[in-house]
Amino acid sequence: MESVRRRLAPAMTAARFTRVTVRRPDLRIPFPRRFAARLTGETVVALTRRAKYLVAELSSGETLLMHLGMSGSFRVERAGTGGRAQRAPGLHDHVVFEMSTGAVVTFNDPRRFGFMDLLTPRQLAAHPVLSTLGPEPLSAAFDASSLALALRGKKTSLKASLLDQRVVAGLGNIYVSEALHRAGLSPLRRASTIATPSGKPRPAAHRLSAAIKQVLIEAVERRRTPSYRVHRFQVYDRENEPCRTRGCGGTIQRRTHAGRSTFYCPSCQR
DNA sequence: ATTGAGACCTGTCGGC
DNA sequence: TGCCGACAGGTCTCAA
Repeated sequence: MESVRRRLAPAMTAARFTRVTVRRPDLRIPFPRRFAARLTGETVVALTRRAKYLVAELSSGETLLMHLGMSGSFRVERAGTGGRAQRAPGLHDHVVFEMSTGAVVTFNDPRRFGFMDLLTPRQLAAHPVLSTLGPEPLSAAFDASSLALALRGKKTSLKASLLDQRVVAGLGNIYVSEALHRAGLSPLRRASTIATPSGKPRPAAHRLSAAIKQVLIEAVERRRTPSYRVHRFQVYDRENEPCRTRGCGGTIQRRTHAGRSTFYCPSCQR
């Protein structure tokens, strides 16, 4: 999402919505009343991100909230000039933003797990999801101590806890698998075991918080270069392939856990 | 309160 | 080639 934000920011920041088209209203949650009308004419003061949400602060004081779900994406194009016809909308193009910069931003989402919402300041402050999100993993607020406190007493697995957005915001299935592998921790391990009973961080908490930060920094960095397309993860989608940990020699396993695939090396992740 | 399973929806891929 | 099931990077709800 951070990479998406960086790509959209030049097209949308300080730009006005000159036209907003909702082509398909039934995304995961219904659009709010008069969505297009409320947005049209507004200027984007800032385009930020919180967890996996894209957040556009508007000049009206309202906030445009966007989520890509599993299959959502944005396309940025230049508006047709000199009377050239606008590109025909593609399959699953659900929302089109025409911006005063001449950029046309199109939201495409085959599975329609994504959504957009328009929040008043009051709604934003009381948002049931946003207001309960955990710390941003790359912020100073997230470290071994805060992670240990959050996982103290948790009976569920490390895997499940790290996917819980209230523990740490913005981690998904892939990066949880990758971070646990880097930290040498089993996804099946009880979450509470990285903390002492009083919630102090054990060494595993230090390794895990550091691994999460490293994995995310590298992921965003990789998106800046063309090489990301051929990148192979260390464990994700590598079932039955050799573990890449130096001197490990294990084989990556895949398990389904609460309907989600978990990849890990039983030999170097304990 | 916490936890896990199922649901939401469409596309793709591998096996037959 | 065509059909069918399994699976997909995320939440949300429901029931135990």
